[in-house]
Amino acid sequence: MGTTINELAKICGVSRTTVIRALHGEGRISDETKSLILQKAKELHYQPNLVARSLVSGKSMILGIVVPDLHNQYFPKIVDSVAKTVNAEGYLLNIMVHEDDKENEKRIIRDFIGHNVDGIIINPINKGADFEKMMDNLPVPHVVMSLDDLADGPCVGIDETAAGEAATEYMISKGYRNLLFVAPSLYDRDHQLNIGHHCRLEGFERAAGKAGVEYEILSVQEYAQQAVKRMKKKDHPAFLCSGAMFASEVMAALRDKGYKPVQDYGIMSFDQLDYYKNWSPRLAAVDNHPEQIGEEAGKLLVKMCRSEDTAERVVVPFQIVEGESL
Amino acid sequence: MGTTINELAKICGVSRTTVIRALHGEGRISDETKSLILQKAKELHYQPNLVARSLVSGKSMILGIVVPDLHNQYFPKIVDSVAKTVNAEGYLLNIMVHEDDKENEKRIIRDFIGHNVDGIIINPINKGADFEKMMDNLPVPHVVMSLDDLADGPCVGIDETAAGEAATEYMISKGYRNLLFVAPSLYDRDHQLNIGHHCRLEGFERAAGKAGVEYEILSVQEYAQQAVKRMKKKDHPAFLCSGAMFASEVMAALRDKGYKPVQDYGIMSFDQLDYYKNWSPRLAAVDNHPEQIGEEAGKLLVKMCRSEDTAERVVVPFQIVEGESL
DNA sequence: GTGAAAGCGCTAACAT
DNA sequence: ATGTTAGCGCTTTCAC
Repeated sequence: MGTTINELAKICGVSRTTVIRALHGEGRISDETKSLILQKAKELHYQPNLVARSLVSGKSMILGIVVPDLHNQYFPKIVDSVAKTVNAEGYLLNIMVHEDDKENEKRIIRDFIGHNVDGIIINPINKGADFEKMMDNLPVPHVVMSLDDLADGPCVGIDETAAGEAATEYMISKGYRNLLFVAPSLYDRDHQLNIGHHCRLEGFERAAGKAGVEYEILSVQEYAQQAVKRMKKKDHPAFLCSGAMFASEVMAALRDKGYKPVQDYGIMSFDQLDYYKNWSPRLAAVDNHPEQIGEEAGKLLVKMCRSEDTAERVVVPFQIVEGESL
Repeated sequence: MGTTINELAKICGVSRTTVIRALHGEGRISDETKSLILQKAKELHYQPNLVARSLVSGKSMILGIVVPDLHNQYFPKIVDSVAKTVNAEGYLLNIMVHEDDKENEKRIIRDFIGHNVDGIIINPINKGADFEKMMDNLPVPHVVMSLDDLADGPCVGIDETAAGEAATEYMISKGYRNLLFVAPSLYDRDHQLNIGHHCRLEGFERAAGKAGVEYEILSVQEYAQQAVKRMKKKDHPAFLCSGAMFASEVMAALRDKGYKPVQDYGIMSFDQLDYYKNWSPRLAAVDNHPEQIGEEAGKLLVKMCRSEDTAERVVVPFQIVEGESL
C-alpha cells in the first residue's frame, strides 16, 4: 500500500481536507501549507488511490473495449486507434478479449460495469433479445462497432452490404463471370448468423444477380480444398473472400496446384492488412478502415460519456483497393 | 448505479452481513433467508461493486499488461496468450498500449497501481536506474518479457543473442558468405539502445566472426533502398532481418528491381508470423514463440501473486523455421 | 484558511 | 442464525 491522504495529513499536521486542497490546487489554502504538503507528497511518492476515488465519484475515467481476440490485424488496429483517441481525451482504455466465448463476453461486460468503467465499446458476438436488453440496461453508454448488430443503439462501422456489392461489381468489371464467395465464418459455433459476413454475402448476391453472372458460395471449413476442386471447371473464376486470411489460404492452396492468379483465377478479399501490402501479386481488397472505425468509436463514446446524448450512427466509408490479383 | 448490498438488506429486512453471507454462500445462515435474498438479488440484477470490494481488500483480481502497440503480430499474440492463461486462473487482464511513449508507459504503470492491479507484465521501453528503482518499488509483483532489460527481476523471454547466432549459422550453413543484418530499430527515438535487437546483432556478429565470413549492418531507416543498392556487388548476399516487416519490405524492394530470392540473394527474419506462412517463397525465420512467452509470463505472474515467491527467469526456446528464401 | 463529518459499497471482526 | 461496528482512501458539504 502506498502513502495515503490520511498519512500525509498526519505527517503535515493538517486535516485531510487541507491535503486535498493542496493536491487538487483549488479552494482557499495558504501557499505555505500548500507547498509543504506538495513537497511531502512528492517526497513520499504519494499516488492517489484511484479505486477509492472511483468509489466516491462513481466514475473511473476508464473506457472498456471487448473484442473477440487479437489474432488477425483487424481488432488490434481498431483497439490501437481507440486507445490513441480516448487517451487524447484523458481516458484510459481497458482492453479485454473474450476468445469467441459468449459467456465470457457477458462476464466481461458485467466486470466492466462492476469496475465503474465510464463507457463500453463492443462488437458483440452475443445475439438475441436477452442480450439486447442487457445492453440497453447498462448504466453507462456503449458503442457498437457494427452497423447491423444491435441495430438501434449508437454504432459505427462500414456498410458491409454495400461493400460486398461494390467488391463484386469490381470483380465483374474486371471481366469475371463465375464468382465464388468464400466465407467459412457465416455462422458462429452456435450456428448463429454472423451478421457482418452475411451482409457481405447479401451484397455479393445482389451484385451478381443484377449482372446476371453465375455464383457459388463456399462456406465450408475446407474452403481451400474446395477452391482447388472448383478449378477443374476451368472457367476462370474469381473468389471474393470474406477475410484476408481466407484469401491467403486459397491462394496458397491454388499455388500448390500450379494455378496462377489472373492467368487462372481472380481473387479479392475483405480486410486490407499491412502484412499483405508486399505480397506478390498484390491482393485486391476492400479496405474497411479499422483505424477510422476505432477513432470514430472512441470519439463517439467520449462524447456520450460527456453529454447524455442519444444514439448516433456513424457510417465509415470503405474503399476498394485495386491489386494485381484480378 | 445498480442495486447495492444495502438496498438488498433493506428490501429483505435483514442486515448487510446476512446479505453477504447469502451472496458468498458461507457462514451460518438459514436456507430460508438465504434463498429469499438470492432470489431478490437475481430479481434486481444485483452485481457486486468491484471497486468497493477492491478498496476493502486491496486486491482486484486484475492483472495489467503494458505493450508498445498492437501493430505487428508479436504483441497481440503475446497479449492474447497472457489473457487466456490468466483468465483460466480467475484473473482478468487489463491491456494497455503506450504507443512507444516512455512517459506514457510510466503513467500507465502508476495507473495500474492506483487501480489496485494485482500484478504487472511489461516489456519496458524505459531504461536506466530511475526506472529500475520505480519498478523495484512497485507494491505488486511484475514480470518482464525480455531476458535482458531489467536484468535482475523475474522475467521470461528467448535468448536473443543465441537466436541471432543460430540464425546466422543457419544462413552460413546454406552457403552464404556475405551477410547483412537489417535492423533500423537498434536504437529508439531517444537514441537509447534497443536491447533485444542489439542482442540479436551480437549473436549475428559472433557467428559471422567465428565463421570468418563478411558482414555488414544495415541500421538506417532507408534499409530497403540500401539493400537494393547493395545488390550491385552481385555477391549473392543474405539478409538477416530483425523483424518480419523489415524482411517483407526488403523482399518487396528487391522484387521491384527484378531480384529473385535464392537465385540472387537469401533472406531470413526474426518473428514468425501467421501472415507470412502463405508467402511465396516461404520466409525462413526465427520463431520466437510469442504464445509461449505470454503463457509463461502469465503463469509466472499468477504464481507470484499467490505466493510471495521471488525472482524466476524463464527462458523460452526459440526455433529456426526453414523456408524457401535461403 | 482550515477542519469535522458523512458517505461511496463492501468486508470482516466481534457481538448477541 | 443474525446484527453491529469499524474501516478501506477519497470527496464533498458545511461549519468555524
